[in-house]
Amino acid sequence: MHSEPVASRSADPRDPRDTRESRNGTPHLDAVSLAIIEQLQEDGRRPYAAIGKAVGLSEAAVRQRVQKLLDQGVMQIVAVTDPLTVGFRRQAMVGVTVEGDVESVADALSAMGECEYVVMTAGSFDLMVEIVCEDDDHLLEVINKRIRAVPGVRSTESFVYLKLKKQTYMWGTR
Amino acid sequence: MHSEPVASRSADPRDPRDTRESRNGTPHLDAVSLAIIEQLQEDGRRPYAAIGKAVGLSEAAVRQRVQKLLDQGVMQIVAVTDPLTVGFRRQAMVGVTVEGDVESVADALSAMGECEYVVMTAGSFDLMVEIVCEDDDHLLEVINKRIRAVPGVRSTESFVYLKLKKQTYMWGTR
DNA sequence: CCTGTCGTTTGCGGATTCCGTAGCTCTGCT
DNA sequence: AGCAGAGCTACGGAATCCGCAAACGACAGG
Repeated sequence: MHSEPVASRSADPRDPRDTRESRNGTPHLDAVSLAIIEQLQEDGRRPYAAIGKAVGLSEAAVRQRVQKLLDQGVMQIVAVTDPLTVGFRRQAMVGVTVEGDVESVADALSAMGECEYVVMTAGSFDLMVEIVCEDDDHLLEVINKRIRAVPGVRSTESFVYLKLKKQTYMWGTR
Repeated sequence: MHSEPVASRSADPRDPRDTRESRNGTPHLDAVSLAIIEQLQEDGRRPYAAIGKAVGLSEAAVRQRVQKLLDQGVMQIVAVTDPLTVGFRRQAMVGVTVEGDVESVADALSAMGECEYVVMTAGSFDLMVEIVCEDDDHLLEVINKRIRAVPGVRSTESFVYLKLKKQTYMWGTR
């Protein structure tokens, strides 16, 4: 029987007719996959069988879909922590204005471990960057020495975190 | 053959028996729990036995510590998604200036489902809020109708997301 | 020095879950 | 029709999860 090494599920950037993809290349999600994601947003370790019972699918089908969602990068199952309890006492959001190529600056900032979150924006800042540091000295060094040293960075404005009020991961759950 | 005395208790960088809690009430984490968290940040579904082998603990001990970390709220194991692929096409960071009590405004914003992230800051904004919406109309409604309607909100400035460059959850991993 | 307590770890056995595979259905294409 | 690919179900063996009893170390008091 057709014993070609099909290299099956790993490299599958765009399946031929996997429904329509939106034109930026993001795969389309049906209602069942969305329901699976919701289950895993409540508990990332929930057994496949329990998920299957909740969404009306067999255990193996859930397992295949979850694996595919992970491979495609649609979701990831991870532990998230409160930075304070893990020893990072200083956080800040930094708005950056850029002269020249914004994306290359964004790449440079993304390469820094302290930059937890990097996004290109429209408005009076070209980039917004979230910084997670151990203490004030660390924060000062990152902002004044490292970020401002990146070629193309024209100016920065910092917003030091005083209190984190809300932080959720429930995108599909509304 | 179990001949991997990896990280036994001899190499403790700090005081070994720290059951004390730091003054703000957050439980203190020793090196082993931190290592467990790192394992689960790489893969939230990694088996307890594999984690135990990596951190030098038995499967049951890892299971117990993970359960305790979850119960204490130090970490949670969840699926995180790319909002774009889940149908939320417009995101923005909104800086808010407040007159009067900042915290009550923060509470009001936190109650909105579209506000994914709310933090009190020092700087030219009193609050930074991340908004996740389905489309432009939705975003407009949230910012102009709902946020600005909150008593105490003096002004807002919006930074619409153009491209998300980096988003990690690797706080313990540095 | 001895003893009891408390928190943590270990070592098991049984129930549950994970994982690969084979067979089936449905759809799209030639 | 015939073929090929994707997705689902069923099922069995291996691995994992889970609860529990026992062991260990640190510590306070007698």
